[in-house]
Amino acid sequence: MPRAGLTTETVVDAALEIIDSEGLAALTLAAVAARTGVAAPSLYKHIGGLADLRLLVAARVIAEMTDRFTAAAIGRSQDDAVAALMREYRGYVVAHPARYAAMPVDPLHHPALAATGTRLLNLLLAVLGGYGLSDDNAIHAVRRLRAVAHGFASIEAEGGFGLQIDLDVTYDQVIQMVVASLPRRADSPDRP
Amino acid sequence: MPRAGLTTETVVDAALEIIDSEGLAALTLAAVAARTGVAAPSLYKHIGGLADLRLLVAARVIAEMTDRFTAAAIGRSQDDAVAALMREYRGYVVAHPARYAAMPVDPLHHPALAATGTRLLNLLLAVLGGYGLSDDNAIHAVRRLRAVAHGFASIEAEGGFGLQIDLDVTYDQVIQMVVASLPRRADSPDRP
DNA sequence: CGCTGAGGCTACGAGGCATAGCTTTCTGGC
DNA sequence: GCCAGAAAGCTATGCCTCGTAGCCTCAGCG
Repeated sequence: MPRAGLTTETVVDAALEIIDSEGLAALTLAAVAARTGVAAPSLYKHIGGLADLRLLVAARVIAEMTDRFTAAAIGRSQDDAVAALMREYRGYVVAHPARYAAMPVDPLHHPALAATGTRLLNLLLAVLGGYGLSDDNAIHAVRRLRAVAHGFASIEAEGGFGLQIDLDVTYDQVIQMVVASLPRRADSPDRP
Repeated sequence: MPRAGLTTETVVDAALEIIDSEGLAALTLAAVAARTGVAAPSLYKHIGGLADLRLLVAARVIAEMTDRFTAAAIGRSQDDAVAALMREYRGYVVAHPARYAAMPVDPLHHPALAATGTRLLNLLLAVLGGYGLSDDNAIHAVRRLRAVAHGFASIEAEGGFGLQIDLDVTYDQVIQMVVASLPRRADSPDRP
């Protein structure tokens, strides 16, 4: 029996492939073992179990999202940055709906996800930093943004918007709704 | 062996009790059987299986929400009705977080949920009817409302808002955000 | 008083996670 | 170049889940 040469990383890779192609519910140790060409108990040499694997997957997803959002927001500020971030958020979820479903909504509660979750939170705070909000108001603004983006994206990812009316239009309105809830800066040069 | 006297309704009742007290993941046939004082296979006399039970639970939850929302919105119109509906939405989710999680986001796709799901959709459309929106714009407005209410509520229900800053304040802002995205009526008597 | 069917039951099989303990393979030091 | 030990596989096993098959018993009705 030659070694399969697994690592924790390759196991998580396989898990993501299964999630992408067959959905989150299809993520079982048996499926991962089959895909990696190994017997199921062998996976325990690389992961702590199914619950641990789910956390590892979630961490990857959060990191991936943070990276994409950072790239989208970089070089932009205020409304422009918020809109770009929200579009990228939806873009990720549309591209990888099942991965998004694998991300818990409370990453900061899991020690294994706290670090990467904090990175994402800090990104949101940085994007909203351009509005000069107080600490509390920045938190309220992050919450509004999260609620809207997560709500729309999760409903869309699970096929919850049934009717055949353009979702892009709705999402533009949703972005406008969030932007309008943020303060206008009196001294902003391009907003006379 | 005296009969336990189960019906489909009492089985669903037991399922809801389990969901409320132990969470959605604890809903197993074994748990329902234990609670109803019966062997697990006996449940198949009343339900079609676990998947069927989940649909029955979802139908109950949707109906319950629709009833509560109807009661909250009745006698109100426009911004007042929208705000009341959204508060009641959050109220339900805070009161029964695990039940809310049992509701699929795409009820219209399941034949067993289509009827009751349509009732809920029609309620939302009726509440927004007071704004005189075109058909398409009414759909966009329902989507905005759903995205915001579902997003906030689901994050809150799963403990996703970590920081100890008043959530009521955030939710008031969120309601204002939605209300502001709806058209103002020039002829509205109380909005000079 | 007996028949019938609904509503219970036990027994069992498939598939899931997880642990125990054995065997093989690779690697690093001599 | 070889050997020891750790790392990475394996099989076997146990328990829990859903679901099906087939039997039994009680209740109600003619």
